[in-house]
Amino acid sequence: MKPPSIKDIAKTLGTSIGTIDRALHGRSDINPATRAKVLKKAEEMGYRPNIAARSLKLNRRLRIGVYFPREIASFFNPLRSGVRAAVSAFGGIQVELVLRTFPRLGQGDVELFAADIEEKFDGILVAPGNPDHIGPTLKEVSRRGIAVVCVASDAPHSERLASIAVDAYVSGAIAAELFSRSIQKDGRVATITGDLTTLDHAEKLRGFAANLAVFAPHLSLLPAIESHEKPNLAYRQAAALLSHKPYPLGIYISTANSLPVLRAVQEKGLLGEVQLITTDLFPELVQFIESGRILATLYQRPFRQGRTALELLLRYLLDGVKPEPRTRLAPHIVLRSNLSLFAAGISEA
Amino acid sequence: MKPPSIKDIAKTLGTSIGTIDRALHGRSDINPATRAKVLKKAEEMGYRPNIAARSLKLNRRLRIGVYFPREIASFFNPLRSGVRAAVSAFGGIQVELVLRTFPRLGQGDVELFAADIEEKFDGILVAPGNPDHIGPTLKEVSRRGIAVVCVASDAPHSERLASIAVDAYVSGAIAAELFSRSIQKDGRVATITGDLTTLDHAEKLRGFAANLAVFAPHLSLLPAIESHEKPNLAYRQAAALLSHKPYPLGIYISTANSLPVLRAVQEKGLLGEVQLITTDLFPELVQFIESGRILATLYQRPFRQGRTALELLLRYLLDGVKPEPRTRLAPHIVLRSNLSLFAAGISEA
DNA sequence: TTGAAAGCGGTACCAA
DNA sequence: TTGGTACCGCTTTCAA
Repeated sequence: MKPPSIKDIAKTLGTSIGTIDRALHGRSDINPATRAKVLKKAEEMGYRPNIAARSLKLNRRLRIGVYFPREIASFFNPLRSGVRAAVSAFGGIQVELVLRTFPRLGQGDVELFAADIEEKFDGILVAPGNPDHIGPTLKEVSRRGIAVVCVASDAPHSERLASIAVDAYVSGAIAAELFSRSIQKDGRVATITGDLTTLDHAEKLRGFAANLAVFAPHLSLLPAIESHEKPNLAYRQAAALLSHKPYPLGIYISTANSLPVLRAVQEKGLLGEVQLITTDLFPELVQFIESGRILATLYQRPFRQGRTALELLLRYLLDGVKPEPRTRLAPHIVLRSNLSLFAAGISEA
Repeated sequence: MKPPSIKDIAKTLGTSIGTIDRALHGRSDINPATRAKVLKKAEEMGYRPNIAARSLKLNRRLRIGVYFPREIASFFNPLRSGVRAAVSAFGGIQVELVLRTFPRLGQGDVELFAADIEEKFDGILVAPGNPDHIGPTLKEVSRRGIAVVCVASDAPHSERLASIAVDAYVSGAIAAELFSRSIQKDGRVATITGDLTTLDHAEKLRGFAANLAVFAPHLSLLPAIESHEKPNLAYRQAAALLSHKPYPLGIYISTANSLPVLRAVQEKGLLGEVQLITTDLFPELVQFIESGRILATLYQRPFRQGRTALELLLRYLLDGVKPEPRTRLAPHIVLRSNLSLFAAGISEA
């Protein structure tokens, strides 16, 4: 059976489709009695609007600005792929993505927004670094009526519509719980992060520290090391950390920028000695996990983050559905035993 | 700028839209020269077909049969929710879901298909039990031209279009790796499953056994126990398992039907003594994980399984995109530290 | 307050 | 082999 259209309702009521439309959309200039009658009949006939017809008629198109850093590519490239995937899965509407790239998280982002001040976007996705720096800009953008969605980290108090990220606090907590199970000896553990002004990084540290105290009272925590996402700096800091005994028993690297640290550990001959938990997944990491020299990596699912972020944004722009202010994804805990399920997907990114 | 339509192409070429349509779709009755000219111009103008217009005109509707068991409800209800979510996210097309329910996995399914033999479905989703029993039926359905997608388990050699499930082998492997980290003493571990004729259950056991041998040579594996998804049977078997020493040091429960086993462990006063790894997540399990009496649960993400399965099926039916024959999702490893991210979602199911 | 009709961008059919 | 046109269901405008 064919589902009923407004025409069918109009016919059975002996009225015109214009009236049906006015009733269904609560427009003005309609007799309340007619309105009620129409609504009742529509309900009765089980009327569902035809989305295809509506979007054909309205024929809206959306311009979305996407502001992500270039580095770290193994994370932000699949994030972009996820955004594109969401666009093509979204049938019926014309979405124009305008991709903007700045050097690294929290660096050059404000300037890029300043240059784009005249752009007429319907919404933007942004990976925010230091909320204190980019917050005012995002607030300004929001005030212009552009919907802002934060991805990968958050900028609260910036009037952004929503934020999508892995739950950073829980990520840190997982690292602590895994260490508590895998390190039996008393000793110290270290953490290397990107930048503590980035909310995501600060939260990971908070979760790690708090849960280490609970789950592993035998482990004490060294002061956090900030690599500022610079490979050379990360390498030197890690080398310094490992240059005098007692070595830390474990290192939690809470940014995807882990290779320089791994190199330092390797050069000191401590692979397998020091328990390592890393963040995210990229081809170079695979062999370390396969061979058991990395205990686990916390995969932040960049593809899904991008996809979810754009889905929320589009649903808001098209249907007016307000998203949850904070969507917190669960990181995947990637071990040796389940690595194969993730390793296949990461090259496509 | 407005994206070009076939009308625009027709205008610039001084031809009619009928010709454009013939060229773009490689239909017969068109001069190859005209065809080439049109394709070139379309490419040049950056033509993209308007999905909304197409689906309005074609106005197809699809009937999808959904064959899932009633038990275990904590798994199959969210699976159904995921299917429904995929339908409503799919704009533009009328999808009619016909939900069919049989008592439990592998029980009453064949009969239900037999009763529905005259149904005109475009595609079906099915949770297959024993492939030997349901396989021929699915083959018959496929031969009738109905696209069959298996969910939660698989029925190979049944000519089904695709299957979506958690990677069962890897699930077992994860359980083995977690035991290898958490059980230091030498001893025996047990596994309780549903039904080894169900491929998913057999694969979990295979992954568990194979990886236990590799990761934890100090642990030997007791013969697998099949509960056939019957709570009372599961309880009695678990009680018997725990009634004489030495107790197993760990039990891997590879079906969602874990509560009877937990009750048996509790009554023997062995909670906290015996390491437990369960499958899936439901409200009653939360307190056990929170308190550390369950080491981990392997969450099979039923909602996403349902959603993904229907998405693949619709994309095939509408756009002819052949899905991967096997989609293997990664189970989420739910520990105490990340439980909060999952516990929130499971009541909605 | 209501009715009538145009038109969004395709597809499909009939006529030329 | 090509052109012309009706129509899918909805929104919107203009007329009554």
